[in-house]
Amino acid sequence: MKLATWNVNSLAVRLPQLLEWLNAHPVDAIVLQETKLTDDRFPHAELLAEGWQAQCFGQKTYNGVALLSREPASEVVHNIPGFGDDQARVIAGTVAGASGSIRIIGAYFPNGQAPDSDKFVYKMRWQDALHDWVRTELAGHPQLVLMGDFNVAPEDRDVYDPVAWAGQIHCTPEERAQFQRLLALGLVDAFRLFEQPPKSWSWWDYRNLAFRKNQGLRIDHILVSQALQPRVKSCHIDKAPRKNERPSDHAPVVVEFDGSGAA
DNA sequence: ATGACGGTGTGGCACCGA
Repeated sequence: MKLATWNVNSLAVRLPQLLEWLNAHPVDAIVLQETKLTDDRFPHAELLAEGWQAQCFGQKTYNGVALLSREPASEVVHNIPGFGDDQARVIAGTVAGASGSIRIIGAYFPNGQAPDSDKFVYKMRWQDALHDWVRTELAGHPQLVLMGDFNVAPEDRDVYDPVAWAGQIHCTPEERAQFQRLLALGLVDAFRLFEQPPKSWSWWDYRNLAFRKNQGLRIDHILVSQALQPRVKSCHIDKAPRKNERPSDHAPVVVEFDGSGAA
């Protein structure tokens, strides 16, 4: 079983690249962020033609998330229950796998803009609500994956210039503490279960030739529950799509589970 | 370096992302 997450920065623009990538990298499900599409404009037909069931939760211009899967998802949830939010940032669903079903939560965490901004306050409130909801989800779904664009670089080794970024958005102690609180629920950062190339990033600024200079951040993550951890076989960032013409500024992250375990 | 690039909406640009 393979899962992936990708901030596509406009699905309308990136649909051909997404389909191309999915063709070359067969996954069982993928969560998308920043689709920037209202649900009436979501490309269900194009995806279905390639065999993808899609659950979408979008809005105009900003945000928007989706869950694509080979098998239809069940128990679909939009945003964090009980947390009033006019921004479309979360989609969850249960997808059947070879070793039992997996609860998938796809999330587009708020950017936060700057540590002294109202948007940062919202980011903290949003993460508080996510934390509490994920705890209840874990209770009902021990096999759970929380993945998406977290907009947090958890450690200095996830930042190309930790000195310049110290205390800046994505690197504040508050955001990193929130990330640790999620791990404390019994989740593990799948990427760090394995030896990885140094300077592994999932996002590079469009400006400044950042990709060419490999100046980036690792802010897209896949967290897996304790019940799934023994079955994690690999996790990697595929930076190849960042080399495309007109790429997303984010690269997909992929996790593979050992599917040969007891069903 | 109040910069840069790219997407959106709808506009002659502003706003947002990270």
